[in-house]
Amino acid sequence: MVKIVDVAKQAGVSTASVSRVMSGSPGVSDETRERVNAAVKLLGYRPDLAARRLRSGRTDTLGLIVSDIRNPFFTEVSRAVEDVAYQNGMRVLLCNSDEDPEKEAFYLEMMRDENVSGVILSPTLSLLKDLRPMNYPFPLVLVDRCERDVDVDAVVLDNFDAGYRLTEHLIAQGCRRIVFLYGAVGSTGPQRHQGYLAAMSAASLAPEAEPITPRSERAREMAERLLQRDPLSDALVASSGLVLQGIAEAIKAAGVQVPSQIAVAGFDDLPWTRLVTPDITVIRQPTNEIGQTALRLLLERVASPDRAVRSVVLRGELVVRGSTQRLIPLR
Amino acid sequence: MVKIVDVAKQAGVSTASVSRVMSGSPGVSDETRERVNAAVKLLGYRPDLAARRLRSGRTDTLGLIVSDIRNPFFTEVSRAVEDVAYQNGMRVLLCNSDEDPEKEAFYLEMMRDENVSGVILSPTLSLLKDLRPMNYPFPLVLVDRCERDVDVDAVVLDNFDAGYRLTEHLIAQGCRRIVFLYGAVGSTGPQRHQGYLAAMSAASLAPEAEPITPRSERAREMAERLLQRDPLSDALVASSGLVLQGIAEAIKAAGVQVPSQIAVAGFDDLPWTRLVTPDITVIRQPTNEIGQTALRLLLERVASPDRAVRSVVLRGELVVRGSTQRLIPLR
DNA sequence: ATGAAAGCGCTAACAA
DNA sequence: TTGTTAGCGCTTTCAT
Repeated sequence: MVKIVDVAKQAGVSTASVSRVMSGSPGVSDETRERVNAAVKLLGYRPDLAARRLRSGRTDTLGLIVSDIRNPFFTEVSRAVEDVAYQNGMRVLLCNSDEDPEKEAFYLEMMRDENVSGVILSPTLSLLKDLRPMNYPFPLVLVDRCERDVDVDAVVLDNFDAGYRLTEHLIAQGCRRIVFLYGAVGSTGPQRHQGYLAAMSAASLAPEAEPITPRSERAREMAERLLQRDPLSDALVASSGLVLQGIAEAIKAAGVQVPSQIAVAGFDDLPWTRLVTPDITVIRQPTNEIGQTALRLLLERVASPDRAVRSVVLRGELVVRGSTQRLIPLR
Repeated sequence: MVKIVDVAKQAGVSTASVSRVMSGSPGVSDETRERVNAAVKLLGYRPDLAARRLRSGRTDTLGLIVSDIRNPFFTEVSRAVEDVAYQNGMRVLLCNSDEDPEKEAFYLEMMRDENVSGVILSPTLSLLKDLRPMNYPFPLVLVDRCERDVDVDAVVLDNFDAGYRLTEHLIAQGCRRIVFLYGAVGSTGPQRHQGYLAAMSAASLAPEAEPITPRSERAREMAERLLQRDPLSDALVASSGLVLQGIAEAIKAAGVQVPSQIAVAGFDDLPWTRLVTPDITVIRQPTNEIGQTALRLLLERVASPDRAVRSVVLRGELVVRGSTQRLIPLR
């Protein structure tokens, strides 16, 4: 293995100069730089990262902890994070907490051991409840989930607004009895629920919401029960892609017609929402922007640790499709 | 920061003993072990990974390079890999090559720099063509894509068999003019195509296959063209989930009835294949097993570098659904 | 602008 | 079984 002394010898300079060239530090003459670069190329030298990390205390590695990478929302976000990270010469350690506070704690501990430069985290509700950023030896950026009073960098969707506008749209389509199925674990479901409540209240309609464990199976069971009612509600609204999937399964199994018998809408513009018939109205989240912004916040925090806490709130996009087209609006 | 000498002092033993206890090495008396553990707990000692890695040459880190984590197949596989990896005290660096040989080369180089214990790789076809495992300073395990003559550990689907059985099923349903749309980039599409050809040949049917760039947009365009034919073919078969998605989009846009006017089948048991009407017949890949097996192969290779090369071939499962139910078989 | 040299915190070879 | 100690390869301070 070729090491820094070999390069120094070959170039006829000291190891210090080689180190300076390799890390792009200033204070090197052009001539020295060229000699070093030539030697590096000639010998095929690559710095030993472990040694560099031990000595410098920097790792250029960051952690990304999400509940489950199989959730399409997190798939997209993590892809965005990784792209930007590698472009900036950083590595990413990806972890799945499965909404389990113990796993989450384990991974956060691991991040400490790894001495990462920072962590992008989608916290469990349990952790979010009393998150103390100062308890961690690295900068933290929250994604997707955040409470107003937590003093930490974050990038989230305007969940209240999204829930409000989705509900408002259904009301404009003539729906009155709108049932909101929302994941009660996490902070996004309840926040979207609040938006729903506000929109219903603004239209003087009676809200009817069903909190569930945010898994498609539970959503399906709940939706099946709701679809047995007589008369049917006017609309079913899901607080997430997973819940929406459960609703879609139940509707297919029950053979209920959409939107003539019941309207359907939800969150997350997943490919399948365009493939089913009718296609489904959703709030699209700017997943790419969320991931990129989170990483940018983190890098900025690393650069200036004492900067004011910043939280970025992004707006969802209402994508109107067939599942909410009521041709004859009720009154 | 508390380090190993602090623990040694506190426990009244040498740093060597502490090191042995921390890494679970043998040759430590129970009493010493207990004293050390007590000191560790008391002081909250955590070994410095950078130092350990520099000194030991081990990183307990592995690389996972796939084309795109957003491809649901790779999402599942990588989740499986990560779970097993963390259970075994290893970290995972995930990279997306986007089927770009340059990116792939960049990440492989990065893996060398990171001194990873091994890499799980879904290679671009370009790399697969002349892959020399001995060119890499770490063990390599291929997933999803492999050619018979490459001398490297691998875990793949029996693609020929899967293509054969899917085609066979369609023939049994009375289909005669079966068009196979396959991704010509990579090795899986062509292998599945071979299975298709064999099944058609065995039934004395004329094959008709369309190689395309494996993106849903291209598949959609091709399918749209095929759906304008008069008379329509009997069936459209996709060589992957992405291609199948394009076909589904085209069919929806064209308003063609499935399966009465044309049958449809493909690969990858994605959630949406069950949500559309009719639900779609597919070959399900054992994604979990693929990921777990790949990691196991890698760990075994790390343990015994000179073991014989092993390639694990897993069988796909034919999941018959509505899109291939021809009630009145043709003759 | 350059070089000499002191470690970063740990592991493992060796000695006891 | 336990301890002593020499580095792993690099960065960075301090002199020059």
